Amino acid sequence: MTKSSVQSDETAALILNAAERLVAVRGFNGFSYGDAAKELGLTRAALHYHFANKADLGEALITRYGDRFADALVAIDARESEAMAKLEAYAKLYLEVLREGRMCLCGMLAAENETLPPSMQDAVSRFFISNQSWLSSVLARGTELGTVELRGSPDETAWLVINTLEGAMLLARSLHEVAILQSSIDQLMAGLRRGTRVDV
Amino acid sequence: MTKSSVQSDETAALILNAAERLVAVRGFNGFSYGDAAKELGLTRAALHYHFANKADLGEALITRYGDRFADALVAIDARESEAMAKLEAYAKLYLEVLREGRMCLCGMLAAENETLPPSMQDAVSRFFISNQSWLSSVLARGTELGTVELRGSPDETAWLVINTLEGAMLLARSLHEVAILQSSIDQLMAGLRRGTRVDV
DNA sequence: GAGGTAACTTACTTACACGTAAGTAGGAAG
DNA sequence: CTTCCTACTTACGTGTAAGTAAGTTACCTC
Repeated sequence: MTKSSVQSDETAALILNAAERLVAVRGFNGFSYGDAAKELGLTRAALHYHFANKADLGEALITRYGDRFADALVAIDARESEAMAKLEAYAKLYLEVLREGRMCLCGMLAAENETLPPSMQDAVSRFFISNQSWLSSVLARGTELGTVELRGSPDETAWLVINTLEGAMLLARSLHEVAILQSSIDQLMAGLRRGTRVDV
Repeated sequence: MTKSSVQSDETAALILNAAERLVAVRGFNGFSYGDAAKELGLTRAALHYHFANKADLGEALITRYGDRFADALVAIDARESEAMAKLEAYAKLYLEVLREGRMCLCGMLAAENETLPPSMQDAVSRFFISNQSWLSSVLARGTELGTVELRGSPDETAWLVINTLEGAMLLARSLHEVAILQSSIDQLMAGLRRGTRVDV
């Protein structure tokens, strides 16, 4: 149980790696067990051994992705104390994913939402709500401290941030222009940073 | 040739209607000739008669969608003279699509970009570039006339507008919250409207 | 009324893709 | 030494999707 379960976890992790990349690039409906198996030099049946069906695999994918994202947010909180620095770091996560030629896994799944098994739909929702919640806190705190200036509530602005980043990623990727994301980040940040504007 | 070609065009239009809705809701990879045929009470072969293959159908879909969008922009130009009014009207187009439970056809296709036939990828690119070009003109003109105030160039801001609307649509749809799009539109417009802020 | 053509249907092929059942190698455990 | 478990593979079964070929019907034209 000790060593073999480690091996199992390792293979499972390799499967998740391949599947995550494939789904982020081609979408959940545009990827198959066969694609991932081929990449790993395994059979489709081996994938079914680790993830009984596509819905299970999809759920595991979102869970792991969400956990990694949550870890990244914790790391940002530990590293940066100022709200705008946190937001910049948050935006940088998106830039890094785009530079790998990928879409945000959950952004991709959001597009395919209607065709996903309910368990995956729920997991995608949870991912976005968790991100929005973190952003909202950062924005509220930044407002209190006067480094951030909002046009709506922290909740609404948090959604605006996610929407802008996801949309910019979507367009930047399909037009092969990383600058489309970069420039939207710059404008978004300029719109939030206190001192770059004064409300009348 | 006269009547029969009209009938043909009518059936072709019905096919495009059904396919457009299906693709906007389920994605290009999540829809099939069978789905559309079933809805229309036809056979799959009948669809192949009008659109030889899926790539042809997809291209026709984007072309018609792009033409309709272009017409809407012309109508906006005819109806509204002020830049902010044009932008509000532009945003309203997105709201209307979302209220039908659909994603923007090209936003959906942008997500699936990597799996699309090249002819469709090109058509999607053209759609966005055409939109961006119109927005950029509106923003430039609004800036000249002083009703709009930008944080970047008209070109960059035009991309920001599209990115925000597409992303907000994506998230609003997957979370079943139209307010997510509405609130992002409000904040986006407030950020562009002169008089709601003064740059320092 | 004969022939042609537009707009289909029927019936088929080919190709995947999901999922499963059954078997097997190799190591751990008693 | 044998028994059992993990981590696979091989081999199916079933469903579905794209695409095509050949036939059918109704209308239109000469």
